[in-house]
Amino acid sequence: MKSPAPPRKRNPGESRQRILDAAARHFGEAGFDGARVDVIARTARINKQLLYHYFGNKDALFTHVLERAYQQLREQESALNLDGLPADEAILALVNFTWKFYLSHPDFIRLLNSENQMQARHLKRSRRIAAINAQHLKIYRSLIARGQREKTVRGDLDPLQLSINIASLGFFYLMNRHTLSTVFKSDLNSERMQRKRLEVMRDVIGRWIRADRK
Amino acid sequence: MKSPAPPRKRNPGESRQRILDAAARHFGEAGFDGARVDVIARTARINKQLLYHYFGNKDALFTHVLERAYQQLREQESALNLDGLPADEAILALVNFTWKFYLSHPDFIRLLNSENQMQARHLKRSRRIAAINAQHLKIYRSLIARGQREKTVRGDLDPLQLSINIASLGFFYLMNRHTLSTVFKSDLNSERMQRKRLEVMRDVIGRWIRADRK
DNA sequence: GCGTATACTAACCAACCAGTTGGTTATAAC
DNA sequence: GTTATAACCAACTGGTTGGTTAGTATACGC
Repeated sequence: MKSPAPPRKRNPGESRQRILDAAARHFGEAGFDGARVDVIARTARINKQLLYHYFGNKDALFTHVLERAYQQLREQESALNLDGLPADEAILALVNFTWKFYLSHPDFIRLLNSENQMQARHLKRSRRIAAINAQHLKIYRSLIARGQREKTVRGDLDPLQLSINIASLGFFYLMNRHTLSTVFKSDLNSERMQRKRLEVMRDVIGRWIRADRK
Repeated sequence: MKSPAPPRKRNPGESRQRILDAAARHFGEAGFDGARVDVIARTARINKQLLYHYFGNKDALFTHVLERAYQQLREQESALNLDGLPADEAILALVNFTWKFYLSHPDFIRLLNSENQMQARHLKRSRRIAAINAQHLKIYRSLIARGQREKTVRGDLDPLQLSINIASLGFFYLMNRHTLSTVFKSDLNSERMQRKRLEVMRDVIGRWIRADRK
């Protein structure tokens, strides 16, 4: 005979946090449509209704998870101190940072992937997402400008395209490593291949941004 | 009062084809988990059981759709006649081809995306997928070798990394255009931005593969 | 013109799943 | 202590969904 669960100590902050953590993991693993609200509630060790109490519905929960993931990325990016580096090296440091962030937050790329499959229908309704990402392009823009003053970065770089290039070279590799490894019969996930990938990315970006020699 | 549907003329080839077409569209739109077998059957204007008759289950149908999509890509790629071009230009022609293929087959990238969210569980069981992709790296490898003989391509290029770079710069941009457009408040889908993206990709790859001047 | 493989269909089913109902109990403010 | 608020829960619901059952119709070989 199972005795009823003892009444739990109340801790609203922690319960909310546990729901968001469990949701990030499960949404990341299964995608929005594949994820089950019951699984999230069970993993978070709270009742399903508490989840609905805090977040309203599955879509709103997903939106929260996405916003929090972006926030973590942009906060860490903004905390980088790149002022001590020459601008061209600082841009390569952003390549490293982006790669490391993807590697250490596997849910992030999977969450974004699911959101894009749904044509960003959650982000489009988010009122916080613009503010969260406000600093990102400014960082890139000012590094490009400084690099031009320092004569190490070419004059016609578009910060948006630079940001997309850096993101895409790492994001695609990690997100698609399962199909790529299968199709080309090589384990892209190995330590060795991951190190090699970072070198290739630095090389590609480095050659692209460098000022042409006279 | 609805009269019963008149018995349909038999046409096994066409029915199969209609199921695959409808499945490619719907799986592409909704992803594997978001897609509904009933919707595919209705769109293909056949009975659901006919779909099960031909393909067994939802997973097997998805596998067929994926294999067919890869096959289309690789067949068109192999049909490209690049022998008339200098090797460095031929590689840039592959950049153009890949981009154009993604643009004209929007389901392809979405299908692959869904498959990667599921960690390639369908492709991993496919017995046809290796054969379908067999020529791809050979094309890249031989172009690199020829470029080295022609002294226009650097000596240390890895065909796998080159292929991944070309794929990622276009794939990521198109697959993530919804979140990117939202986050950075600019319409990446516009004709102008698409043209610009292709130019950037050609520039990035071009500078990366070029032999260093003495 | 008969037998059989296969193209094709309608109706059904059990499991699943997002969200709800209808509460109880801890906490804090007064 | 009384009361308001919010944390927390078990059990339920109704629509959905992948897959099945039990068959009829057609084409084709012989």
